[in-house]
Amino acid sequence: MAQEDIFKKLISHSKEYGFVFQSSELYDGLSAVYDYGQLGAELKKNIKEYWWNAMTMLNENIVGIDAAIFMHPTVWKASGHVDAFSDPLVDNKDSKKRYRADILIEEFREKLYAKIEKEVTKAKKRFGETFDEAQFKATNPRVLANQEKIDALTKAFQDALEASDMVALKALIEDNKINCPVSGTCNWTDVRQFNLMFDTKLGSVSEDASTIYLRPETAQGIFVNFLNVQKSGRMKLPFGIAQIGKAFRNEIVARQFIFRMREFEQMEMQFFVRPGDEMKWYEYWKEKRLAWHLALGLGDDNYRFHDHDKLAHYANAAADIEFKFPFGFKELEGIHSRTDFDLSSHQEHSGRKIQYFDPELNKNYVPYVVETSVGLDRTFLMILANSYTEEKIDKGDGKVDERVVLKIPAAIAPVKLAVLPLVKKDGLPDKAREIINELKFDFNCQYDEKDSIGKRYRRQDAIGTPFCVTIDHDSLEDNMVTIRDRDTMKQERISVPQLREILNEKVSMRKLLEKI
RNA sequence: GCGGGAGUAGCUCAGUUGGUAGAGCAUCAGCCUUCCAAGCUGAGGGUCGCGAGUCCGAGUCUCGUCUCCCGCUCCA
Repeated sequence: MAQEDIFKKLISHSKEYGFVFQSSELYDGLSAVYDYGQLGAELKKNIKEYWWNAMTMLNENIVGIDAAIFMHPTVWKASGHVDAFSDPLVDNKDSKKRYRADILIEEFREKLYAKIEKEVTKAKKRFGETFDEAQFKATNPRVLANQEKIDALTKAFQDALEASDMVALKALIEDNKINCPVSGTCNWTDVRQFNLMFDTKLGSVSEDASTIYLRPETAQGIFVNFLNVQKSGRMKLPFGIAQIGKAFRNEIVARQFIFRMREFEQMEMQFFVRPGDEMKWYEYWKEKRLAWHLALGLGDDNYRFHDHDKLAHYANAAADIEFKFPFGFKELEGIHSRTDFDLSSHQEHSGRKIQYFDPELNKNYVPYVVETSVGLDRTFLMILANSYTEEKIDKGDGKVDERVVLKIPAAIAPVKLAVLPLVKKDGLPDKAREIINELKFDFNCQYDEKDSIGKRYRRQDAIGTPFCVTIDHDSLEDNMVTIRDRDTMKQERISVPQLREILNEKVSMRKLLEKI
């Protein structure tokens, strides 16, 4: 079956069984916003726990925080988001292509420069040795005309950008007859400002209210708390600060189910190191993070690294861990060497010293940072997409049956155990309840007595419950139950005390953590 | 924002030349008691996305509008 079909089925399966719902579906939904349902919330919680424990419990030099979504507006100036996260966009009405207005103008300016260079090259050829480039540029009428054009354009361009004057930007495009590379026409829509950050007002009285942003990434909450954590926790380099939290981006296009949402959750760790050591730690965390993913057992071939050639303004090395989603290999996690960009920038903007005294080197410096940042929702989608399986079962009498199973790694499955009385009388339900009451403190259990046993197995398969136990009449006598494995469908007769041992063994998160 | 597709029960869909909504599955109750779904009986559930228009009469025709999905532009 085509991957796209699987993806569609996965989406409706998620809805049907209560993993993911469209936000505000009652009101026709809200684009690129989703809610997690009763099982989705459990799965998500388990993923978070796996990550959080892998970071904070397994590493004594990593601690976790939970910073607020609202932050001081200057944080986003310091981080570069105010400048870099807002784009003026314009559409060509003929080709239907969309462009960044500022880039169109930049490219046009490059062309003007190229014209000047062409004149210079031509002149060089003509005059040979005696050519004086500066003299030529200062006197040649064609060069001067172009230079004048460039100067005027540059000034108008800068003014327009500073004032966020979209009308002026459009005028620049039209006045200079900048054409669409595809259609070749100058038939443009108005230039509109797209800011990737959501803003809101802090303070209820409008005159006193100031504009603040919903954080577009969680990292800054860690950076601004660097000194707090380092000092109060007596942390010594190298050490890390981990955080799980929501971030918000007003994406122009946000699609592919929960892969790209406007409101999403990140699991992020910033690791602070001595300058010069960053590449060592960058490599270390690349491997560690991959190991975390591989431990889930979703197939080693489904992962790959993608090293960035073009680096963001803050980074000196960056790689993605990509996963083979139903729509292709896509970014799941980023590992970035962020240098001292963020801490230095906050130092500048706040006017406070953000440094670490290194007793070994006997000096103060701004630490370098290696970041690991994984999308929680993407991890969720990865697990769901990888778990979704349609199986054919040979019933023996020539008939073929089909079942849909979510082969979610047992340790993070939303429901760990279903307890099913074979019939709903003769005291079997009571026995089932008794078992649940004993196990429910440690495991998420579900009780079901409706319909035939086979149907109940299928329902548990569909939500990824790793184990079912069935209570029959003998169970009342010998305290034995039948345990059934989700993946193999094999059944085994065990005693109730054994049940707890098996669950402890098979469903424990420790199994995963030990592999990292 | 542009282009294309779609919107009828929880889900999948049917609905004739316009005559006030149906099926299967699911849900619930009861019966049956069965170790890998689809036994029997009954019940609940829909302003046909929303709003106008044409018509005696609109799920169906016309217009508008909203939302979702796909493609394009963007992506730290």
